[in-house]
Amino acid sequence: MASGYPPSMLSRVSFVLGKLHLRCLERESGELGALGIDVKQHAVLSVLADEGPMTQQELGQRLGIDRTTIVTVVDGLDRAGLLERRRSPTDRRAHLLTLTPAGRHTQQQGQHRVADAERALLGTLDETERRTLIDLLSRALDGR
Amino acid sequence: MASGYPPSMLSRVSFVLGKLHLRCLERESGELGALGIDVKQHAVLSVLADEGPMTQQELGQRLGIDRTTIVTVVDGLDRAGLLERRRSPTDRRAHLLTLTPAGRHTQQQGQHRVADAERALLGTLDETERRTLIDLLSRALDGR
DNA sequence: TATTGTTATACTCTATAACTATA
DNA sequence: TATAGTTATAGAGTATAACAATA
Repeated sequence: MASGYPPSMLSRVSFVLGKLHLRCLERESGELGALGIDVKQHAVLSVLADEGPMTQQELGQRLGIDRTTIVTVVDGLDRAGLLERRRSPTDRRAHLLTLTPAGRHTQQQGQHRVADAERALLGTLDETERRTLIDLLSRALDGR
Repeated sequence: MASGYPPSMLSRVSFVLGKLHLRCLERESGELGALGIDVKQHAVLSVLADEGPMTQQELGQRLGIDRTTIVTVVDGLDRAGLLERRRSPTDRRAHLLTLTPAGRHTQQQGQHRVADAERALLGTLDETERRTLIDLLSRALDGR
């Protein structure tokens, strides 16, 4: 099970974060690919499921993604019928992204698959350690 | 200090790993940039400092980087006089990468700066939590 | 004038294929 | 035949600049 990485690299935060992130993406991509979406698209579905309809601009700010990048992600979800771009009644420039029933369903299926992927990724840790890790990571990112 | 990321995203391993990794790279790049090297180059210097001379092939395997990617990284270090490409006495195809005194010095300076960057990155955690986080991350990656 | 969504474009990072010199 | 290093190239991923519609 040993990875073969140099011991000194394993205490390097950027190195470990990068490698683990890569492995995580591979697993989640595999799981979500079976549903016809990628990791970023599932993140979009999840934010809309949690917070309701919002504009592409708002969505990009939430996820820390440029609005030009959002376009392509949303294009795919739109074509797949998982969300709709509705004109905002208060601002005709903006699209109010709204989940379809299919989008809500796919989001939930994806949620389970992502959870499986994460559990497998962190398989060498027990349940308590996994919770601790996620807690520390999110606090490091968010400042509580 | 709150990041503004959606709460549901903060429990998503791939999301948190990715964002934190990005932030880490930005900080470390800033610190190491003052020494004229980037994050990957400092990783190369560190492996050579820890394990002694090795070929580009071996280095790539250690770091999980393709040998074609190694070329550019080593080119920069070579031009900066931080390492030398010596012909292997046993295999004239291979380059034995060997640190120069300047390379060893830069590696050590970089080590301190990287440590500073990591401490700042994880500033919302206390010392015990930082150690726990790094331990859990490295064990998740390496399988102990 | 400023902003939303969009497109075209460029830049970074990384890997694949093909070459050379050795083995 | 196979391997180490190299080069050229192509593919992701993401950002910047400019445009149309609207505010």
